[in-house]
Parts: sequence; C-alpha cells; structure tokens
Amino acid sequence: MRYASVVVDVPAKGTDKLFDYEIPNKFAGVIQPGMRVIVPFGSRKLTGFVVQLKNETDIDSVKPIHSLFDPEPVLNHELLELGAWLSETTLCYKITAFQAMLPAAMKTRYIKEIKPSSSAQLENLPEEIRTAFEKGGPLSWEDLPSSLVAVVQKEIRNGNLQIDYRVEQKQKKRLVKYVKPLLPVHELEEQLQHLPARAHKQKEVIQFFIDHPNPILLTELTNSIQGASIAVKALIKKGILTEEQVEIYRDPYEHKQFPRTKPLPLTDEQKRAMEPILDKLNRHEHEVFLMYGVTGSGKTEIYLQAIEKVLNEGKEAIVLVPEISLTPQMVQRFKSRFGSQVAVLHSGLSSGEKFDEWRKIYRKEAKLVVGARSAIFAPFQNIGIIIIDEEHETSYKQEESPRYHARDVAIYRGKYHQCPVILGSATPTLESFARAQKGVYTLLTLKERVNRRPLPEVHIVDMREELRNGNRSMFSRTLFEKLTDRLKKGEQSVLLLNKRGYSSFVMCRNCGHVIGCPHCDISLTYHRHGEKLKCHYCQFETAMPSRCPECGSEHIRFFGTGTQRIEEELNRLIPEARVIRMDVDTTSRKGMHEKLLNAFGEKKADILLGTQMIAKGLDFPDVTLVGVLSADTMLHLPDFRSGEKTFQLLTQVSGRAGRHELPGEVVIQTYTPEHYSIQLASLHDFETFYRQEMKMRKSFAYPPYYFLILITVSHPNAIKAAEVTEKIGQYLKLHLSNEAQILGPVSSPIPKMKDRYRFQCMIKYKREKNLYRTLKLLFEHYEEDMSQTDLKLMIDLNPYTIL
DNA sequence: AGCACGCCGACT
DNA sequence: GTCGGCGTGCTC
Repeated sequence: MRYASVVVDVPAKGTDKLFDYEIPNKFAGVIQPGMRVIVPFGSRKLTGFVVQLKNETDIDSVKPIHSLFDPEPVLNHELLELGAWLSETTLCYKITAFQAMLPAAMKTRYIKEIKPSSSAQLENLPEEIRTAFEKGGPLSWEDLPSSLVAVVQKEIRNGNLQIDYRVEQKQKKRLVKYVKPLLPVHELEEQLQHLPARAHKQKEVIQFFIDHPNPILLTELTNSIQGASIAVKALIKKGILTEEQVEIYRDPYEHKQFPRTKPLPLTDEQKRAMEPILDKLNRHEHEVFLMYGVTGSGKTEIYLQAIEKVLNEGKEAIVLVPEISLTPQMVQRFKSRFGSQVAVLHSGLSSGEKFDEWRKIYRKEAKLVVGARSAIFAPFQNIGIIIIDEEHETSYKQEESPRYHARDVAIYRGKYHQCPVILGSATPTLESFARAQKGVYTLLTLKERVNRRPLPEVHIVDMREELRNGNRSMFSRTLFEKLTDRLKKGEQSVLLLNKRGYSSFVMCRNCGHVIGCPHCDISLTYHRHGEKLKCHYCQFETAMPSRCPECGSEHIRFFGTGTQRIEEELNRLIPEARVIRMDVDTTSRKGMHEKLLNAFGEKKADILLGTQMIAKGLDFPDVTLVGVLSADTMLHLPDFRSGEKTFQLLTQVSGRAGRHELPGEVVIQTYTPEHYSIQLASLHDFETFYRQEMKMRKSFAYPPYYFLILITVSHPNAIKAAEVTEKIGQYLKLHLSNEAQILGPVSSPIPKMKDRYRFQCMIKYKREKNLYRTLKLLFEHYEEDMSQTDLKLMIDLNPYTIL
C-alpha cells in the first residue's frame, strides 16, 4: 500500500476529514490502521491517526509520513469503527472521538524549538543569541524572552536559525534501573583482587554482589551502600556489572492487601436471574439485560460469577461503576475475587497511573477492567461481557465533546463482540425500564434482599406543619428527637442536604406551593436581576410575587441553604454531637474524602453531614438513622427529570441505614409530602413511581416518549446570539418533520460564560429520518458566521442535564 | 488550531 | 522604501 489516510490532530471544522500521505519505503508494511504517525501539516509537524491504507490518491501533492509515533496500533479495527460511529452520532470531530478512547496521558505535546540551521555560521549570530545557545541546546519558543523575539525572527529569515517542531507524548512510561553482575561469583571474587586499593566503594559493591548475585534495583543498592551509583558506573564500564532498564507500572493499589474470596452460594432468585445471562454467554449472543434489584439484593455477586465464567473462557470483561474512588469497597470486591487480572480506571488516579492501567489492558495482562465512564473504551479484543452498575447514574453521560453515553457505547461494543450487556440498578432510568417493558431489553428482577433484612422504615415530615407550630429551624422535632436518641445509644446518623445547582426556586413556606411554569411543568428560576422568575425551557417569565398566589401568605421566598449553616445550627442545637461535614469545601484536597469517611467509620463522629456525595456506597454498621433535610431542593429544579432524580436519591440514601444487625430508620423532611416521588420512595415502590412518572413524560412529550436535542448558541453579543438561536429554530422547523417540536430560544441556564452570551433551543422528536444530515447541514449553514463572527454552536443529542 | 500570505498604515 | 499590524484561507 502506497498511501495512508490520516485523521490529523486539529479539532476544527476545516480539518475534520482524511488527509492522504505517502508511505515511505522504510515504513512499507509497518504502518497499519490505528497507529499514530507524525506528519507534516503546513509548516508544522503533528500527530495523526492512520485510519486506512490505499494504493490510489486524488491529491497531487502528497507529502510523505515523517515518522511513526507508536510502534503498534493503539486503536484496533473495532475501536476505529467505534470512533467513526461516535463522531457521527454525537456530532463531534473524528480526532476528538479517537482521543476520548485513549488515556489523557497519551495526548501529544507540541514543542517548538529554535536551533541554528545546518548552514548557519554561528559567529554571524548576534551576541545575546549565541550566549543563549552556549548555555545548553535548543531554545524553547515559549520560554524565549520577548526582547529576543524580533532578533530571532530576523535570523530565521536570514537562514541562520530554524524552527524545529517536536512531538512528544505527555506522559512517559516509568523506567527503573536494575543492576546485576555479568560474571559468576568466583570471577567476581577474582576481580576483587584486581581493583585498585583505593577503590573502596567499588570493592564494597562487588562484595555486595558476591553475597547477593541477583539483579537489584539501583535505588535499593544505593540505599544499602551510600554513593554506590558512581562505583556502579565504573564497574559497568569495566564489564563487571551491567544495568538494564525495566518498565514498571505505577500501581495505585501496590500496598493494599486483597484477601481472596470465593463465589458465594446464590439464592434461588439470584439463580433465576443468572440463568438467562449464562444462556447468552454459552450461545455467544448479544443481549441487553436490565437487572432491576432492590438495594442489597446481591447484584454484585451475580456480576462476579458471570465475569468468572467469561474469564475462564479466556475472554475479557468491562465493569462500569459511577465513580469508584468513592466506593473503595467495590474495587476491593473485584480485586479480592480476581486478583491481578483486574485493572482499575477512575478519576482518583493520576494520569500516569491511568496510563499504566491502560497499558496493562492493552497488553492483555489485565482481563477485567473496573472503571468509570471512559473505561468503556478499554482496548480489549475479545469481550465476553459488559456490565454497567447503577445504570441510572448521570455520570455515564459525558458533558463535553464527545457527548456520549457509556450505555450506548456499551451496547455498540456488545453487538460487535456478540456478548451480553448488563445494566444494573435499584432505580433504573425510565428509558431503560421502558425498553425492558417493551422487550427491547430483557428484564431480570431481584425483589428480596440477600440477608432478608427489611428495608428501613421511612418517616415523611411535613415542614409546613413545623412552621405552623412555630418551629423555624432546619430540623423538625421528629428528626431532632431521633438524632438525640441515636447519640444516647452511641449509634450514628447521616444527614443529607441535597443541594444541587445554583438556581433557586421559589416556594411558599406556609403552604409549600412552588411557582412553576404554566407551559412546561417545571419550576421557575429566581433571577435576582430585576426580581423575576423565568422558565429555562420556554420564554415564559413573570415578576417575583410578594404573596403566595395559592394561599396569600407572605412567607414566600427563594430557596438555597449551605451545609455550613446547617453545621452551625447543629452545633447550637446539639453541642455534644461530633459532626463531620462533607462537601466540596472539605473534600477538595486529594484523599480527604476517604480520610473523612474512615474517621466516621472509626466512630470518631456521631453525625455525618454532607451533600449528594455521601448518598452513594456508604456502608457503616452503626448507622441507624438517615435524615434528608430538604427533599424539595432537588424536586423543584427546572429539569423534567427532577422527580426521577429525587426518587433515585431518596431510595439510595435510605439504603444507607440499617444495613447490618441494627434496624434503620429514615426521616425525610419536605414541604411537599404529598408529591408522588417522595411518597413512593418512602414506600420503596419503584414500579408505581415508574407508571406515574411515565404519565407525566407522556403528557409533556419528554423522554422516553420523545428524544431531546439541546442546541446552545454562544456569542460575545447577546443580541446576535439570540438572533441566531431564533433563526436556527426556524431552520429546524422547516427541515424537520411536523412531529418534531422546537422550543425556544431561551437564555441558557448559565446565560453568560467567559464573556459569551448563551442561548439555547430544544428539539423534541420521535423519529426523524434525516436527523444527522439536517444537523450537519445546520452546522454548515452557520459556518461563515462561526469563523467570521466568533459564533459557537453546541449540539447535545440526548442531553442528561438541561441545567 | 496555527501558520503563511497579503494588504494596509507608521516609521527610518 | 521597510517593518509589523491583523484579516483570510489553507493545511494531504
């Protein structure tokens, strides 16, 4: 093959295509699709992904590939195709899709350096530049003092200096030096005699190797013999020792012990769920399973046993978990069962550690990856099963380009490898549950907890009642009593303040009425500027009322309280209680999260107070009370999924209480106790919630009945941004079917970002034959504007948060 | 993206 | 007549 088509490392509209390069003879047969190469591009050098080889090209002036960047392909055939599919279905650049599949450490760095050209006469160069070169090697363009820029440019023109473009990978492999003797012990003893008398250090080193003739880490040697490195160098020169560079992995779990566990006996219910999975595994067929099982029903054990079967057949497995740095227990369970076959990928690792875990997978040293969203791109060749745990978690959707959902990628890969995909959750997304109801996915249900412990009793407290009774505090009397009771018994409590988002809704403290949009079934957002209430979905806005439109009370105001204020109030009310507060402020430093949780686990505190982050994966035997301070904050966010998210959160947090011997209790404080999300969560009744919520989704044309697309337009000029958004809406009305609804334009929930004004419009559609084409044409239509006037268009297909 | 090319005003 | 400012368009 004479030519290679390359996707070049420039994420831009004009370069989002294939560039053909000639394959020089020296690389013939070496260059393969999926490899990264360094290619000349204009006057620079860039990396690019080879996507295909061919013998013909339409380009008259093809340049040759400069060099290889990887010795072997980093993307296999499947991942190359997956990248193309990703860029098509999420409307991102090809290069962006490819890069998303590799660890960030493998991104390339471009270094621009100045060096004297080969023909240059150094003595002709100006003094200041010459001295700069004498100090050492080429000068980096970035560090060049501004005083020298003009001179350097002049000398480049004169041909005395030239610019060198270098390409490097951000993260290097970690190498360590091993030293070992080249000679057998008796010859070493002989050498000892021949050394000069004053070479004490060298003698000492040789003696060391006589005693321990095995290879040793250079650093370990210098630990036992101070200053040995110079002596070692001399001995290597003499041919007595030799050194060897060995590549090592940075192992984040190096010092942790994982006692081995064996498969547990399955309950009848677990066996029944396991059967169809095993059947598909045996037939090597693809199928998506939705495993809907209450908290504690033993989903993980089913995952483990299915994986065991897959690994025994010599195949690989991917397990996605929401964010495992938060749940070390999860890693523990997999490592304990499968040992060193497990690679772990999550955001708590450094980029170097992620790189090393990736390479373990790439080299087939790991057969199972447990990781967050991006682990779905693990470079396996022979996948036997893919599992997505806590399927409903929003973190599976990437919010930057490529805006993919890990579930979609999992199903793509599952089809490719003809293997089962398991989605597991106690509170599945409506999308997945609806698909299971329709038979698109196979539903597996686990209704019983493994240890037969009952689900905790949930009390709903009406905070309006509290106010009427003169209690203006954040703590209801019920919660206060139960907290002091636990304190007396020496048991622990968890308090959750679910405060998400910055936008505040307006609520009447007297009757609990929340002011909503008459067109969207979404609460209105308070805007301090102009004292207005606005809908983030449609154009509706209204003035901030001074009295509640329902009951006429003056106790109407916007909501939003911080954990800090609650901690203060807690200290005032129960001064003897020891409180650990967990929020963004107290956990921003690395390791703090685990440290605080460990402290709580060691019973160094009575109450754990925190935001969302404490809802997941906590498992402490002495926690017998969970309090949700205000269930409403999330319920009234201007997001059609707020009911679903509230139900999920309440169900999840309820699962934190009474997991072991002691029975648990949950107190949910709310101003809207009658809301079905809260009522049904307290009854642990997902299925009724599902039916109720589906009715709402149907009548307001939301997913899963309709698909959504969110288009965000940004421009430094607010009027321009609004105008373009308006035009885009009209364009779409023209080109999409009558079935599609186009809402907006409205100001984006973050109306101004980085000095750019943002407007958005939303499309609701059922089926659109030419959807991708229409959206691509839309991009092209505004191309001129985009480059000329600094306009930016963002399209999110199936957005998760509209906030 | 980033770089060359090209056209304009300001200065030696 | 040259230097350097930024708008425009291309990169196999």
